[in-house]
Formats: sequence, structure tokens, C-alpha cells
Amino acid sequence: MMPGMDTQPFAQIEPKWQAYWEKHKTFRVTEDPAVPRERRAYVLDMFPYPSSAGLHVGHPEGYTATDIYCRYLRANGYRVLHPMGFDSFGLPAENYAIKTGTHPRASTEANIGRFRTQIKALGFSYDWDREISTHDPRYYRWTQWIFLKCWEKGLAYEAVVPINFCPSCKTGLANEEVKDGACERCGTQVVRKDVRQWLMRITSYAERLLADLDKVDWPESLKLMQRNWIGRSVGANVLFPLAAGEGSIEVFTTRPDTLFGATYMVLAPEHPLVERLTTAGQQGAVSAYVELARRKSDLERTDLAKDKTGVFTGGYAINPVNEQKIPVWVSDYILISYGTGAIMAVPAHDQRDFEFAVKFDLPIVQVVSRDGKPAAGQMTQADAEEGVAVNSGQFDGLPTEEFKKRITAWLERGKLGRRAVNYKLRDWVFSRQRYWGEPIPLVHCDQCGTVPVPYEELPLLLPEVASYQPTGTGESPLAAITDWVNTRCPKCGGAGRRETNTMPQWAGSCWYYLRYLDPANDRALAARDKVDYWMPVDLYVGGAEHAVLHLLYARFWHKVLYDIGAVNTDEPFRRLVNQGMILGEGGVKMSKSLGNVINPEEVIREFGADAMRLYEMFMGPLEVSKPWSTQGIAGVKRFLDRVWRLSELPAAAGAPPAELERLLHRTIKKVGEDTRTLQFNTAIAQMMIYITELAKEEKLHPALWKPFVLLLAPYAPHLGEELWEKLGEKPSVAFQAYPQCNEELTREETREIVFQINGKVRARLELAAGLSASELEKQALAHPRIQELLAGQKPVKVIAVPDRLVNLVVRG
RNA sequence: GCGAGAGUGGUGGAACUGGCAGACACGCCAGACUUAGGAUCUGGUGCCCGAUUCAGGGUAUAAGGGUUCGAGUCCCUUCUCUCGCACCA
Repeated sequence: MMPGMDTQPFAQIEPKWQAYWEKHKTFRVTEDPAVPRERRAYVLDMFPYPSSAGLHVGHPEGYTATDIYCRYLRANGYRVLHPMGFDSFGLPAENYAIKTGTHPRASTEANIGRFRTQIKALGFSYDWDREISTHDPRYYRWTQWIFLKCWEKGLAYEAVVPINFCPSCKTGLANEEVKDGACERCGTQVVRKDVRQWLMRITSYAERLLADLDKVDWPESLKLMQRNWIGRSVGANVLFPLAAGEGSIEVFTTRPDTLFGATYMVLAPEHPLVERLTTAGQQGAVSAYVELARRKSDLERTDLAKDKTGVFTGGYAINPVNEQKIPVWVSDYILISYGTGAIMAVPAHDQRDFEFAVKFDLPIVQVVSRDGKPAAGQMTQADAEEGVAVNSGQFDGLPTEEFKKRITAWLERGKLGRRAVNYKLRDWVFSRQRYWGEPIPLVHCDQCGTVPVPYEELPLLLPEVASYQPTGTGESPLAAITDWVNTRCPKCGGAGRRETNTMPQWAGSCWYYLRYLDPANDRALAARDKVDYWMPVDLYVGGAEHAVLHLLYARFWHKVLYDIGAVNTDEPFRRLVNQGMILGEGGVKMSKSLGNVINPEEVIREFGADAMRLYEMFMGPLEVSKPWSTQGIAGVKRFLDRVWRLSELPAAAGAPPAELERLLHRTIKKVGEDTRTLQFNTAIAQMMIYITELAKEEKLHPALWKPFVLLLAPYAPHLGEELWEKLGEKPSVAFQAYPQCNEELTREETREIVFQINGKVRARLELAAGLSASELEKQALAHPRIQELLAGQKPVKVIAVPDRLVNLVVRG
């Protein structure tokens, strides 16, 4: 048989309609002030990094979901902004350049070309006039502009700090980029290294980043990840005077109520007071320990179940609540980067302190009790629960919460301490010692210090280099270009040196959603009226792997932009949905090494883009991970072929059968609701049910067919256009009004009522819908099978649920 | 270890505020059409027992318990898996 006779000719249809959309700019969108706010929607996909591997099947999943949703919104009268672009700065292109000498721009732009072609082959309704790439100087001009704004506000600062350094990528990494002690990108163990860095003061936004999570409609699990990452904790900073000489040790504690149980103190090895406190006798041991700790990697220091180590400094401090002299130790279980880098140790109520105390035979004093009485005998582990104070002098008997308030007030009165809030969140290590990124637009001048490149001179172009090889010395390959590095100070005109670090990949992706609003603007990152027209993003779809990276950084920058009046809202993304991962066949992760990677290009060639789209949506709920199945996509293609064959049937005259009309309206209702709520899998199932029934007819009723084509079009847009045209209609189907369901017709006339005895189904009966409970009960008792089984017994209880069931309860 | 989420046929998954478990699809089985089929169509398909065709019955949502006329759904305990954090004082 001729191919194409009984299957949809997707190989012809799909390029045909893609060319049509492109030629007519069908999905170009402009700002029409006549469209009211509630009829506008900004639907955003996380833009891809254009890797050399080409599109992955995971990309089309989220893109298809938003595309269906956008097409649904347009059919329902919305003006929809739906753009796409490329996150095109980044390490892989640079590593490729090191290997082959190809300029990262050349390989990146080739990859972008391939990505664009692949994305277009899936028939997404993007407004391609708004496409952006973060490596484009017209784009990164504004990334640099935002950086300078941050610098002006004191949010970007330079420091030599010990940071996570990837020896393979030869660059510093942000905390967020380290997973299990390894570089997130390449898996190499990171080391601690002192490098001159640019940092972003994200910590000064910690409180707002935390509080404003309550304003957005995001998955709870993701909000929780951000909350935990920010890690706010409330307590007190307390001063412990040194026993000898001036000064004191400041500690942070969340449990000031346990102050009476503080029996020793511990300083981080890097703590500035270590040297002063160390006595002559302990000098050797302390120096050796500090040196050892310095050389340990972060992973070794934070190793899971390792034994606690430490040394006594020989020095003492005074516990301010009871004037007791307590020893000061040094240990690497205290981190210099959190709190004050020093703690009061309360071994009775903190497991870490307990282990340390047991190991070094330090006193353990219980100061909290669950029942208000001190425990008899030795404690075998720390008890971190709240309770009632004991062994705490005048405070005995106070419950933990109350004690915290009182002691904090007491400390404040005595100038011995004050309430304090701490965050786990660290400032964002922002500079990279690499080539392929935005140059940081600053000049170092001996006279004037750090001077910004004037705004009107932006973009500061990324210069060409002879070698992309990272130096590993803390300088980027840019440092080797002397005629670029050596420049004039913009302020005094004297000799200056350019900053040679570049920005991290996250910089460009921090604000790309704003550039789509006004991609060609050369006077502002986006005109404020366009920002006001579209922002905030109504729906943002992408993977969960960006929970504490892109999504945290973007929120941070957005708030900075909000503070300087560049945007209209304090949060960028009103609603966020994480798509699940698509796994390989068999439920394992897709990877080159396993050889189970599915190539979208091949899938499209074999099954068509519509089938690919439909299948990815039919696999299961958008949010969950699910395995790919080639047989599964074949099934979905069968459905599309069946639809095609139906379209080839001759038209029927006269009114369609009433039952099919009812099914049509139930289908309109179900598909519409499920599309609106992103439950695409069940919407597709309903379309399948409908087509199965329609296929039983000899001829095709236009009244049953036309609305179906409109339901299908958002899911299979190429076939949708083609079927619309076959109906004698003019393209495009994309802006046709969505079918309306007749509620009257969605209601069933009859319902199958289940008759149960003691909860077990014993009979079924088709009855008119809407019968009352008492009528149902009568029907149940009159049913012959029920009468037979009851054998004259009277039910002790009858539960009748209208339109559903009757349950007869017999005997007790 | 802590935090979050999830466990439903051979497989992916359905199931509204507790109300017929397994929609839809894959796979499999049988039949039709066919020179052929990764084609199409029809029927069947959780498991167990039973009935030669029409019956029918039992059992079942990770395991165990509880609430209820009724539990995949609510509560408790246990187990498994996935994700996040990991000495954050």
C-alpha cells in the first residue's frame, strides 16, 4: 500500500506549516494597550545552553507544555508573550576552544544555529523576533550595566577570600555550584584556595529573598530548598571576656538559654584570636593543628562520620552568666565562615559538642530538662530538645522560649550580648578566571582605586585572545592581552589596568526574561512601559536543578532592579512549574556512557514533531520523572494516524447522533480544563476516547469534527493547521476561538448506580440521573438480585449517595 | 543523620470534596485482512477459584494496624525508592 494513504503525511505537513508561521510571523506579539491586564500572559521557558550535543529530549518536554498552554490561551482571547533565546556564555565552548583552537563564538553560534533549527522543527509558537543570546554584545552590555549598578550600590565587592576552586575548570565557584564537595559541572573535587574575587552581597537580600517566597506560586518543595539554603536562624551574639588581658570572644548561639551549660569554647582554626589565646606551652600543638586544618580540603573538613579533632589553646574565657573560667579550644568543626567563627560549647545539649567533650574529657552540665528535674547519672548523648531550665541559677524553672527572651534582655542590659540573626547563605562568588564570559567593566587605578567603565562606553567588548588556556593563578586568559589590560583610568586619565575576571554563566541568565520584553532597546535594558505591560512572568517552566542557582540569583538581581526602579515587581516569576526528567528506557538516567540517549531529531524524522509533542505530554504528569518508551510514541502516532484517516471520510449530512454530541461536549470540557491546569496526559486520553467513538461512524459529521480539530491544534499544531485547511477554512487555526462546551450536554441523562450489601457490589442498575436518596433506596430494595441476597433481612442502615451508589448494611 | 516527596497490573500511568480501583496507552493473547508488515481493524487482558456458551464468587493500591456503612485517598507504625542539605552552633 502507498505510504501516506492511511497515515498522516507529517513529513510534508510539518515543514509546510513551519514555513507558513515563519513567513507570516504568526506568533509575533506586540503591546496593545487596549488589551486589559488580565488578558495578557507572559509564559516563559528556561532558555537552553546551546551545547554541542544538540537538543535533548528533556528540552521539548517543558517547551511543549508551555507551547500548548500558550496556544490554549491565545484561542481563549489572551495576548501571549512567549519568547525563546540562548544562554550562550559558558565553559563547554571555552573548553572546546582550548582543545581545538576554535573560537568559542564560532562554536557557540554554530550550536545556536543548530538548536534554533531543532527547536523550530517542533512547531513551537515563539515570537522569534525577540530571540536573544547572552553572549551578544548588545545583550551583555546590559548585563554589565546591571553589574555596575550593583557595584554602585556596594553590592559587588572585591575580596581575597578562601573559596571553592575547581582544579579542572581552574576557576572559583559559588557555594551553589558545589555538590557533595565536587564541582557541579565536571565532578572534580573542589579545593579551598585564597583567590582575589568579586563577590555579590546577596546576603544583604537574605531576609527579603526568604520572606518574599511567601508571595509566589512555586512548588513547596522548591521554596523549601531555597528557605533551607538561605538558612535563617535566630539567636544571640554573646561576649565571653578573656580570662587574661583585654578583649572577649564573641559567639553566636541559637540557644542562649543554655549559657549556664557552656563548659568550654571552641574557635575555628582561622579565628583571629587563636594566636593571642595560645599559651607558650601549647604553641607547637596549636600551630601544627591550624596548619593541618588549612591544608585540608573542604570535603575532608566536613567529612561525614569522622572523629572530632582539636587542641587546647591553653587560654581561658569567662562565662558571663556565672563568671566561670572555661577553657578555649581550637577545632575544625567550627567554620570561620558562619556566625562569628567561634562557639560556646554546651555538650549536654548539642551532639557535636557532646562528642567533642567526651573525646577530650571536658565537663558536661545539664541545664535543660524535659520534666524540670535534673537527670540522674551520666548523659549518654546530648539532648537538644526544649524543656525547662535547671542548674541555671535564678533562671531555673523557666521554659526554653521564655528563658531565651529573658536572658537575651539580660545580656543586652549588661552589654554582654544582643539578639542576632544568622544565615547559611554566603555572598555570591561572582568572578570567574576564565575567558568566555562577560568582562567585568572595572578599571584598577593606582590613584583612584577601582573605577567603573562609564555607562556610555558599554559594552566593554570581550577581546580576542591568542590562548584560551586558563592560568590557574587567579587571573583569566584576558590578563595576557597587555594592550587590552593596560588602559586609561576613566576618572583621572592616568594609567589603569582592566579587571580581567569575567562573570559567571548565571549573570546572563539572571535577567534574560526582561530583555525579551524589549530586545532591541539600546537605551535601557527594557523600556519601563514594556516591563509594566508584561511583567511579572505568569508561568515559568523548567527543571528543578536550578532551585538554588539560577532561581535564587535571578530573584536577587530582580530585587536590585526593583530597588533602582527598573522593574515594577519585587518578584520576577509569579508561578513556577518544574518539569520532571525524561529517563532512558528502563527508568535509568539518559547518558552517553549508557548509550540510551534519545535524539529528538531522529524521533521527529521517524514519528513526526506532532507525535513527539503528544507523546511527551502523554507519558505522565509534567512534574514527574518518567522513562522514554519508543513503543509508547508509536502508540501516540497511531492515534494521530487514526485522526488523519477520519479526516479523509466523506462528510455526513444532517444532525449528528445525540450520544456523540454529548461525548463531544464532555470532551470539550475535559480537554479544556485539563489544558488550563497543565494536566496534558489526561486531556490526550480524553481525545483518544473521543476519536475511538467517532471512528465507529461511516461518515464524518462536520459539527463533531470542527471543534475537535480546535481541541487538538494546541497539542499537534501542524496537523491542526492541516485539518483546519482541509475543512475549507483559512489559516491559521492558532487564533480561532476555543470551542465552548454546552454544560447541559455534558451532564449524563442516566447513571449506573451501584447497589452494595455491606460495602460489596452486588448489583448495578442504569437509572435516571439526579434521583433522590430515598428513590435510590427504593430502587435498590426492589432489585431482584438484592432481594435474593437479603433473603428477607432488613438492612440496619442504608446509605444512598445520589448518582453513585446505595449501600445496604445488614446485621450489626 | 536531618528535611521533602513518592510507592497502584507485565509497563507508563487514571481515579472530583473518602463512594464501581486500574481510564487512556504500551505489551501480551485470540481473530479478521494480507505475498509481506514496527500496517490496519475487532475482541480479550490485575490475580485466584469456578462455569463447556450466559453465570458467579473471592482477593487486590509497599507491609501492618486504626477511623468509617464505605479507604488508593484520612490517622499511626514499619519498609523501600527519589531528591535536597550535610558538623551552619
